[in-house]
Amino acid sequence: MGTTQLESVPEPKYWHLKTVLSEALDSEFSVGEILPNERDLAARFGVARATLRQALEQLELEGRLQRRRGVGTTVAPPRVGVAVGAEQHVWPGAAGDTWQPADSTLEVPPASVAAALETAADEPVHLVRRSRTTHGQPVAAELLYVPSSSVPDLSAIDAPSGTARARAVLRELHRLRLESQESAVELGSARADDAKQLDRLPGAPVLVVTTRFFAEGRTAALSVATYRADTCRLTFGDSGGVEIHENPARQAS
Amino acid sequence: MGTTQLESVPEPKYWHLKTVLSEALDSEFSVGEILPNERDLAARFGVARATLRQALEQLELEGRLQRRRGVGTTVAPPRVGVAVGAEQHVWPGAAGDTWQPADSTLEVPPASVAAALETAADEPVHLVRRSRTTHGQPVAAELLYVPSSSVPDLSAIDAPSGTARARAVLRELHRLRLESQESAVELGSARADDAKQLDRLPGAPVLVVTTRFFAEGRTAALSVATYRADTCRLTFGDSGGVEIHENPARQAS
DNA sequence: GAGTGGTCTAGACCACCGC
DNA sequence: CGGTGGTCTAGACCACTCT
Repeated sequence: MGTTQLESVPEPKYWHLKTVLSEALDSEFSVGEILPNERDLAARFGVARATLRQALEQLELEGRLQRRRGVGTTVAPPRVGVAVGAEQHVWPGAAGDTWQPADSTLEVPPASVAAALETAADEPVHLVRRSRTTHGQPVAAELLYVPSSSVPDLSAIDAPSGTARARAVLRELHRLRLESQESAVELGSARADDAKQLDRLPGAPVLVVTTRFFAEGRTAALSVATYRADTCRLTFGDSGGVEIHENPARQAS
Repeated sequence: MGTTQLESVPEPKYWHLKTVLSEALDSEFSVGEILPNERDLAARFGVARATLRQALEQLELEGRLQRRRGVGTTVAPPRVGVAVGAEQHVWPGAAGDTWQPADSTLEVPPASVAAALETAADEPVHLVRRSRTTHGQPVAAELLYVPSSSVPDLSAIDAPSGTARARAVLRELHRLRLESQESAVELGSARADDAKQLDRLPGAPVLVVTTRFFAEGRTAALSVATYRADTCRLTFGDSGGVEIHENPARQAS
């Protein structure tokens, strides 16, 4: 009689909890609604708070929940689609793009960036900082590295930093003919400064989009953009506008 | 003398730990090397094991470490770049793609998929399962949904499932002229079945790539591909081959 | 069986927000 | 100030892999 049930895999509590909560979110809560606090929820499900938190963390990772210290846990709206790799290649800052230039300075880039730009490891390059917002919420922070060789006539601007300088660098960059671009997406965790810009805690999961811009047969600029992974769905291709409303990461098992 | 140090932000222990470990990985360890076990490491740094694990989790999320139950923690190789949105649009399964068809059945898709395909909610569609490997490691699992209307002449195949059926569906699909495609990338967590295919635990972070294939003025197929977020860097654009070797998510703050 | 990472507990204190 | 989520502890047991 020992063979009636194999039950080979006892599902972890937090996994089961996540499923239960997920279904409750679908049926009993609406977007923006606040959940009971963690201590109450843990008590209600008869688990330790740490276990409950493990389930909440997963749901937040999937974009179902939003948690804010001192405030509470709320039901998150569906992820917003942000166009990243438009079919038509365009320089950063060209008419119609959704980035806001913030600042620009001359910096010695990290070694990995210098390698991609094919500049010497200690050679300073222009660093343009930009941010991107959708529906009033910050969704991305970008570092755009532009070697001096890509903007040779920048000397007219002698401001060491500032928004005007950022615009000037972009304007000069546009004089080059953009031949192609290529992007890569990977998972990362927010650095302290990015986290502040994105209104998240350091270490929050982010999607890092690295884009190389090619002109005149070489890498003319390199962009490292950090998107909030919890709220964003990055769209590539012909049109970023068409939406698949339900979160595919939430499909039933 | 109280004002000498503001020290307004006491950095969390796990965050500091992560930084220390990260530097140690750069300077004192090489790829594939195994780290001391968690209990020893925790003792060495004078923290609880849970705190140490929080740091390790972040490093694993960033692709720096690989942990396997019963085995240990090893230094991960750099993320492998996998081409996802090639410039040239191609049907799934066309010559030269890197996917391995595994199976195909007729299934009623999730509501979100039915909506994207513009089929009735209860109408079964062809579901092709494929997997993708690089350097011998599984990196992605895909569900490809193909409505019957896209492959009207499939009746020659009457096998209810199997690899041969998967190939037949793809072959019929190729008779349509692919007009365009669009993709979206978002963060998700591995469902139980995907996790098994990807050799990870359920809930592991994954990059979900949803691609719509357009032909004859409508959505002719929908692909939902689940990539391991720890080991993959998804490349879009002209050439997936050019590499930026250092992980940009790891740049110093 | 020994050793690893994965799960779970029941507490404690801290940082932040809004009242 | 009270309430929230974020961090941290010191244990325990479980699931898995390797020998």
